[in-house]
Amino acid sequence: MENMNIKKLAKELNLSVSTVSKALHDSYEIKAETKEKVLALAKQLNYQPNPFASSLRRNSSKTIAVVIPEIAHNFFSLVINGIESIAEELKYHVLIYITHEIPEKEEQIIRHLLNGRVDGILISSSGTSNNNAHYHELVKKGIPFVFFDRANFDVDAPRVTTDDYQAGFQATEHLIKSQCKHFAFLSLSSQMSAINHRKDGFLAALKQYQIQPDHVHIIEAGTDETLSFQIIRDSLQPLPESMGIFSSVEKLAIQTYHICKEINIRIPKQLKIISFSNLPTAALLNPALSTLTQPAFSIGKEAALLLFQSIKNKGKIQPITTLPNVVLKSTLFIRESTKM
Amino acid sequence: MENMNIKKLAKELNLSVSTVSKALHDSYEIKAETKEKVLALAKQLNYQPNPFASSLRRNSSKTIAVVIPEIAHNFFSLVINGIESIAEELKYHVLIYITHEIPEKEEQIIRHLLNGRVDGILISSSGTSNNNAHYHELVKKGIPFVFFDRANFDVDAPRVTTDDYQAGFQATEHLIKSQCKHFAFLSLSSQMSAINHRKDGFLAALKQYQIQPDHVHIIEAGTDETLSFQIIRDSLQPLPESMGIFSSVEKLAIQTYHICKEINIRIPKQLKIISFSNLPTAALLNPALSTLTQPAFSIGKEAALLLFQSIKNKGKIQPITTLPNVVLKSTLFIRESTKM
DNA sequence: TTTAATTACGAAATCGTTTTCGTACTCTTC
DNA sequence: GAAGAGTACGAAAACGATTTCGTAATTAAA
Repeated sequence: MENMNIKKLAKELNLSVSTVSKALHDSYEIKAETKEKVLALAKQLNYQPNPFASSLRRNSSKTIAVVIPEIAHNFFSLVINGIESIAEELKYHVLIYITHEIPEKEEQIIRHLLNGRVDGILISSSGTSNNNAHYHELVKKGIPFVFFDRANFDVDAPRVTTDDYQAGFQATEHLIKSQCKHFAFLSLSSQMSAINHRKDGFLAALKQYQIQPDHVHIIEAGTDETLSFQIIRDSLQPLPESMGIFSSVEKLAIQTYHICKEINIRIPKQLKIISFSNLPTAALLNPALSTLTQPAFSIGKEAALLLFQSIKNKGKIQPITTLPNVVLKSTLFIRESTKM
Repeated sequence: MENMNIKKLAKELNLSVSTVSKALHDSYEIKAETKEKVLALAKQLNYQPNPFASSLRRNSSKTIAVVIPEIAHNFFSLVINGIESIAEELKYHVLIYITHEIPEKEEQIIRHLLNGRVDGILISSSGTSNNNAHYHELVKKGIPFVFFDRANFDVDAPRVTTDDYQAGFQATEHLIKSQCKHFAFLSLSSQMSAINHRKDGFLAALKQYQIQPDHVHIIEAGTDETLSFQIIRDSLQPLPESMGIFSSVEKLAIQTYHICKEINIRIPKQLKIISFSNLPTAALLNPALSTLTQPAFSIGKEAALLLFQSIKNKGKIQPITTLPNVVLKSTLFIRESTKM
């Protein structure tokens, strides 16, 4: 009696396999009395349907994939929490794939997922704008997917993002009003949609307040830890007067803190800094870090909801409607790191 | 030509399905020339085997599950990184399940996984010691699993843990030598193995240094955020003289920081604190937090290695050997929060 | 030359479900 | 009481791969 299956159940009940299967699925064809018997024995013998047989036959896996650049990052783990909250409710399973910010890795993962292992995919892109063939393959195969935070805007897929432009503008305006004279934008890469929108907001604010162009710096630090450390440090030596830094991601702000500690730059006296961040310790840092905080949990939740909606609608005629494009708001927390 | 499958491939090649399958698996039965032809067409037509058919037939899923109490936690996300590094290499897929520290949730997840969806499970237990029937079901079903960090010591399964007792002793000794007079241990729950080992080390150090029992406090804060906040705050009012806190987990230390800020307790003057933590910002906090840092990535890696080993050995006669029980070392970082 | 072994492939069973057809049987209805 | 509708079930065909077993054709050994 090693493994229960529907055949053994049927034999035990003196019923056919098909009747048992229908009973387990509460089919109208089966009378209540029989259903009860089947359910009872199934529970007693601890029968659980083989998921692969089921997936094979029904051509659906009850599984989604989450493809993210990294996981040891407050933002992404909070997003996963949001995704999980929905998936758990709908009894879906969640596969995690990490690209480590390598576009080729992402492409490889996505291409693998074309085999039908998952019913849908949630993606925060690590890809560059000139590489989106794999997304189009997903479209061609009819596998639903939703972008979150880092979207590829050349691909027709639902998106859940934040008001990056406005937030970038707001953060920069705050730096300007805090009497900064020089301004730097810390970027991971010039290829990522969300980060570029933040940069656009940054530049727009500086333009509106007529900041001299030679007081504006764009620092592209990249995704390599040690390299970005050097790049940031070099760009802070010598330190421009009244420097205001807007960091597009938490990691670079933390690095900046470490660097300032190392080379004795005083925050906020010599350098003010504000960063996109979901750090639970932002208020406890020395000095407390001003942040733009994204509603990470909600992003995950909304993205998952969109995905499941599009999984459900699969096969049906798609009404020619505008693509879902949810934009959530980030919150500005002003703390000591940008104090005058 | 919507979906490629092995049957269409075979027809295209004028070969039988079995020959194609064997060719794709590089069987010795098939001659090199045929293999090349098959591989070439498979690549050209972008053939990918259906994972469910394959899993069903071979009774193996190339998938593992990771069951953790929470994910928005530096320790666990780093562990996942370690797990992923191995899984990726072995081309395994990783399912994530979050228990939210609810033992019943964990039990439900584990029982579900009895259906064969995964080849093995990595567990950081949220369970209480009196509830391990579901682990025994895994054993009975022959599904390999490995505990990491939070193990259940009543169950015969490989474990990857850290030297919690020694680290607890060391941290407490450090507090003692920093002239603390009162000592408190911040615990999540008295039911978790790793945390209890830390407590044992704490108590042993205090005993060895002959600290009066009424200067020793055990604060069980629980897993509920707002509740634990209150419990900690209440236990700090009034504040015992020269208080030294050893926090068993990062989250409670952060809460303590917030509380101290709120009710104006000065760290390290009035209260010293050291915590188990993988916070990347520990050194940047105000004041910098002394930590015991677990090798989280390595824990994930080692646990995954043990799991894959035990998946590979499945079916073979288990040599009656001692159960794998890897114990890794935590590192003590002394920072300002415990300064004299 | 006969026998045995080897090579290279194909037919068909199998994994455990789900689902499509049938089909006995009972119950209405006129 | 004959026709039609409804009820409750079973046989068998999928789903797409893997694997066992069988067998022609070739090669090697005796």
